[in-house]
Amino acid sequence: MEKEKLDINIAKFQGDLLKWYGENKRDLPWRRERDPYRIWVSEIMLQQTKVDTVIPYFERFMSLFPTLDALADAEEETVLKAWEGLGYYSRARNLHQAVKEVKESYNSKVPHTEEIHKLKGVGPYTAGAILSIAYGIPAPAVDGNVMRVLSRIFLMKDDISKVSTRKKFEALVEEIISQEQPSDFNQALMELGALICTPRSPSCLLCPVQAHCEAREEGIQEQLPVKIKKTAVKEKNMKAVVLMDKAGKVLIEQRPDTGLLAKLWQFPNIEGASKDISDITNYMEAEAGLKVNIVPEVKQHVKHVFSHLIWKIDVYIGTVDEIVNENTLKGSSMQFVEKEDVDWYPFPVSHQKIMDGILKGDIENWIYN
DNA sequence: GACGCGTGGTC
DNA sequence: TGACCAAGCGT
Repeated sequence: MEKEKLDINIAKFQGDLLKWYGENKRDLPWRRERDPYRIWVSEIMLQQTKVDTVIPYFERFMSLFPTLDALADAEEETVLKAWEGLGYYSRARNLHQAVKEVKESYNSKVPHTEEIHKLKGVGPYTAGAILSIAYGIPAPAVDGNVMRVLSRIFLMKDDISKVSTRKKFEALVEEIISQEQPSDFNQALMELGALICTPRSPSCLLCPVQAHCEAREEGIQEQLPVKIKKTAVKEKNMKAVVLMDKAGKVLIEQRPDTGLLAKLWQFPNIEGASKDISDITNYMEAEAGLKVNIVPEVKQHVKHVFSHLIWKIDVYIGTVDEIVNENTLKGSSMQFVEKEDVDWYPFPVSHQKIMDGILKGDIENWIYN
């Protein structure tokens, strides 16, 4: 987009926006210093996640891993545990991998060149955010906020779920970004989107750049941005079982390395809707070499809604009566842990619900009476 | 380009 | 109360 075609006064727009930001920006933990590592962690956590949700996780994460080297040297399981409940767990695994890469290949200094794009989990937005916020480089950082704000100001009606649209906005930001204060400019656009130019019922009367806004002029700000809605989510019926051996240990299972909730832990479970539990019994013997006795009664029903999927889990309890095949158990992803130690493993929220419902109840009594 | 990938808050 | 949304990225 050519500067001459822009219908706004760039200098005035920048000035109005930056003045408002200077007076209204929130005091956030990652805004208190310029450590690129801290900026990086905050940006990963903030992906698709609200500020209020991130703050406690960020504080805890920084006390656990205060420096890039500290995170690089940590065990992946520890990192996942610190991420527990935050969702999109590949963010944690990719961040950890990328931080190790920076320690090994970049002398523990977060790159401030094109190299930054090579880091796992650092896409176009995050790269631009780190470059501008941590290093003061005038790079665009186009997220959902920025697209919403700019689609309204410039009356841009392209579907923002398309990559091509994001690229148009990046080109636009290249034109209007403050060369002197790129960090504040990018953050100001996002802050405006979060506080004033909200998805629904934007506070246009309080907006510092309403005079520049074409959508406001036409009264269609609530119709923007244009975003194609996704298809309906699918439901999956699951059966999970909390199994205890004679010593009172609980059986838990680690999920595969890839895919949904990768590497997190859970109670053994299979897909299926029937109330007949023989399939779980058979599964436990085939998969883990265990002879189990399951109480044929649903002890808890858990419904968990993901962004793209719904789990409806019938939860059972039972005992492990015999280890039929020790090698099968060792070769499986399952293991027995002390009841009190289950908390040390990273669990998705869906199975935390099972923990709260079953494991912290009077499970021994339920099983043995 | 389309889809998989979490969770909690809002109206 | 269900649908929508949030500082996106990898495949």
